[in-house]
Amino acid sequence: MDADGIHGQLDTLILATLNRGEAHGYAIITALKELSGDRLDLPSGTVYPALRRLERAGSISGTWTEGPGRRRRVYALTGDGAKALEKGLSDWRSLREVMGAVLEA
Amino acid sequence: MDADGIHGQLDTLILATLNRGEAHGYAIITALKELSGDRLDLPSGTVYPALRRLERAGSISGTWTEGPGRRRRVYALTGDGAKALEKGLSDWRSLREVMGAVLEA
DNA sequence: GACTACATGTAGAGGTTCTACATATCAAGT
DNA sequence: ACTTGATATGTAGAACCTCTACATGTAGTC
Repeated sequence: MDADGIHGQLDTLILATLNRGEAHGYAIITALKELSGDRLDLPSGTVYPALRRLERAGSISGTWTEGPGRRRRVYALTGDGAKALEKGLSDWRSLREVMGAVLEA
Repeated sequence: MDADGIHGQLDTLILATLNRGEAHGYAIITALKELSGDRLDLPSGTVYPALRRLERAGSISGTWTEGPGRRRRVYALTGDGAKALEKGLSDWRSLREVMGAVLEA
């Protein structure tokens, strides 16, 4: 599946990934790729702006790594982010139910 | 669920509704509302532009009713529309699989 | 006569995701 | 030393979807 099939579920996917532990952007991209069995390959131009948006919204908090090595911005789920994840999961379940009801009617 | 949870599935929902038989815009809105058990209540400002878009794309064909009574534009699924519906269903299944894989990992 | 349901539509705003580009570090091979 | 590929982050501009709010008019009912 190319990236343009996630339609509004990107935030939930990112929050769910961070719920398993903090991670930096590139790691989130590779994690989603692996977790999805190579079906999700999100472009950086999609993920990085989403991370900034989620941070601005208070759902995740980012910190730059210190010391040598590649600079990374590591993100962690906040309390508000956990709530946002719950809402995202709930919305996803609703969508699944509605789609099921209409498609299998 | 309010309308802003359908995220890119609107076309598939409309095409699936028309796959059960031709219908005009307002009827599609009420059909989706009933089929979903009142969970979907799409605003006209969302559905009518979507119908025009789908017609422009060749997925559905519309004709104005003749004679007295309220003017209605009745839409029917085209051959291309049936293909588009197939693709929409396939995309939806992919999304469900990817979401399942990531969320239940 | 007023109100509700039916019926279609436009305008403008807001948001998400895309493609393409830009930059830089590190490891491995040659 | 040089090149290549993987790692890592980010911006710019375009395209697209859905929303809210508004606008218009018909048909039926009380």
